[in-house]
Amino acid sequence: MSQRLLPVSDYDLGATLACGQAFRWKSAANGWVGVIGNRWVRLAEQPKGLLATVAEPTTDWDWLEDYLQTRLDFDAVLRSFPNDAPLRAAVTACHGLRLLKQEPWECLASFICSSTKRIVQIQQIVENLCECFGAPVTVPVGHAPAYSFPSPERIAAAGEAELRACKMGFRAPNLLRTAVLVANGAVDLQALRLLPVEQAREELIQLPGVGRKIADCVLLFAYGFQEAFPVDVWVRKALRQLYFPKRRPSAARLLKFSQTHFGPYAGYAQQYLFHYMRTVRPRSTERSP
DNA sequence: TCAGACCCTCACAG
DNA sequence: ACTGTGAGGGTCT
Repeated sequence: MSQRLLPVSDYDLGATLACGQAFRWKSAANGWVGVIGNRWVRLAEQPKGLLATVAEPTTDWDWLEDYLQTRLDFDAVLRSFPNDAPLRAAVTACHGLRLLKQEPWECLASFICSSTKRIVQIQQIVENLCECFGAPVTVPVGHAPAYSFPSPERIAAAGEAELRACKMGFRAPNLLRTAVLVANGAVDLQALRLLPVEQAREELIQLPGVGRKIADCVLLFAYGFQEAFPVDVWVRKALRQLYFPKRRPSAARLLKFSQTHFGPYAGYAQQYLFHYMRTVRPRSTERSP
């Protein structure tokens, strides 16, 4: 085992790991336990930062600081937000919520499984996938077995029925076909990093089961395109209720607004509005006429 | 723009 | 306890 304190402030670990951007973290007695790549990881909030524990000895922590984005100038993100009442309220209520930087394939595959699913159900599907097709990773003595997220090659080699057995329903053929395209090199997920955001989005939308919303999730949560702004049912509600309470803007109008109003870190703003809507104001989401 | 289909699970009524 | 019902971080036609 190895331990390391990653110095950081204003980092709400629970909100960040459980808000629906990543699906592999579980709350445990002394922190949060998950798998990043092929490493078992436990994270805990401490006064001076995040205490990380990994199963195998290591001196390299760059991969974890990259995943957690602990070196990000968080104040600069908050300062970049437009000074409007809804966003101020969301930031106050969800202070310390952060965005992770995940591995593209895992993020893409997870969000293909996300359509019209609740977060807990997505977590269940991803867990099933990892247990069925992932590789065992080293865990500390006494801990439950853990598995890596399965490679595109491994999923491409599975049958649709095997994937459906992971409870993903009609998403199975989409995940299977996308895994084939990634595994055989028809799509190069690493190369997307180098493209402008619009082109990277076009590439992702070509994949079966990937529309605008899921593409934007991957652009934001995996590739770090901070301007990507996924619009789902929750964010649509937030925008309509908080910014257009007396009008009925079209989807196109909302998309335009989301791209122009929130600035260079629009994706961060999106996550604050999403989390605010789901946690702080759940009752006010009831049937908007 | 606008349905409707698509799998399956869970929360919630009754 | 049971069954019925609706909807869930969408996508595709």
